[in-house]
Amino acid sequence: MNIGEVAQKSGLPAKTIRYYEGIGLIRPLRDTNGYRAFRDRDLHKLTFLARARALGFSMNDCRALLTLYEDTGRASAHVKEIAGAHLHRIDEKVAQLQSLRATLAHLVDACAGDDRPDCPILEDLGGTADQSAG
Amino acid sequence: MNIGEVAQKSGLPAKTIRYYEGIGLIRPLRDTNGYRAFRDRDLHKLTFLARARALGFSMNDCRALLTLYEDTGRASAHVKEIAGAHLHRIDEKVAQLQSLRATLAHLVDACAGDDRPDCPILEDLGGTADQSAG
DNA sequence: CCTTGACCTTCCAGCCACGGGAACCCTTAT
DNA sequence: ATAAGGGTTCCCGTGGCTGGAAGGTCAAGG
Repeated sequence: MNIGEVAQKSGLPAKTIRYYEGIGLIRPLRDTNGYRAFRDRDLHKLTFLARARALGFSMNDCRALLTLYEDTGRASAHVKEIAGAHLHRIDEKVAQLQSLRATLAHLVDACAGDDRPDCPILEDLGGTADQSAG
Repeated sequence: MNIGEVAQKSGLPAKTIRYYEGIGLIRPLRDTNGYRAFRDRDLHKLTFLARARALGFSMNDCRALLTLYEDTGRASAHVKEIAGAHLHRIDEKVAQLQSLRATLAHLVDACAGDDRPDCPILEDLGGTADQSAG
């Protein structure tokens, strides 16, 4: 398989596949003409990576997961630890975003949104209502 | 005021303040010795930027908001539009993260997390249970 | 044989919003 | 004179790609 076919099947752009080879995640063979020659195994790994990335795992996590994926003697605890840590980070991110959202929603709600200059949003960002820029 | 004092008062690292000057968000004066000389106005703008960034606004949004902040003849509708769009993006991001979270939580929950190799997480990422790498 | 066009190759630059660190200058205190 | 603690510019690195230039390869058509 050439890179185009693998790109289509894995859903990853060819550029990304080359990048993944560059950072050592896959090692496709080479044809005599210099073209990359992907085996099924490479395609599986790329598909794996595409899904892991879609779940938001970092490249570091992906690398670790891929190693575990290929190690049939792995302990599932190791996998679960990585995924659990990622889950935790997602929870933190969601909490942070929701906190932001609450503040922002409050401000947006308080803003008239008309042609007058008075704006609680800018007042809040500026610190106090008095120092309205200079 | 020198950059250190402004950094402390605004809560922004000196590096970030120099960067903001570099991209044209502030224009501090210069002392004869080459040091940046910040006025109150600069400090207000930096504080404004720090809060806007803390609310997750992009630098583009910050630039626009800062312009509005300094334009005493602005229409609050313009501010509200920017903030509303940002709120919308946050909502989208939260929804996406929660969707990810649900998938991931399901997988983590299904994984025994012991010393055996069987792992629903890897099986899901790999596509099917049969092609357990090669 | 030549061309066209789609495919492939490598390499370099850029993205965002900074952070680290080098190499150097200015000020103040001793 | 020196040391500490400011400040300055400049360049590189981050993550995870993406775009583009410049060129090699292959299959089809005239």
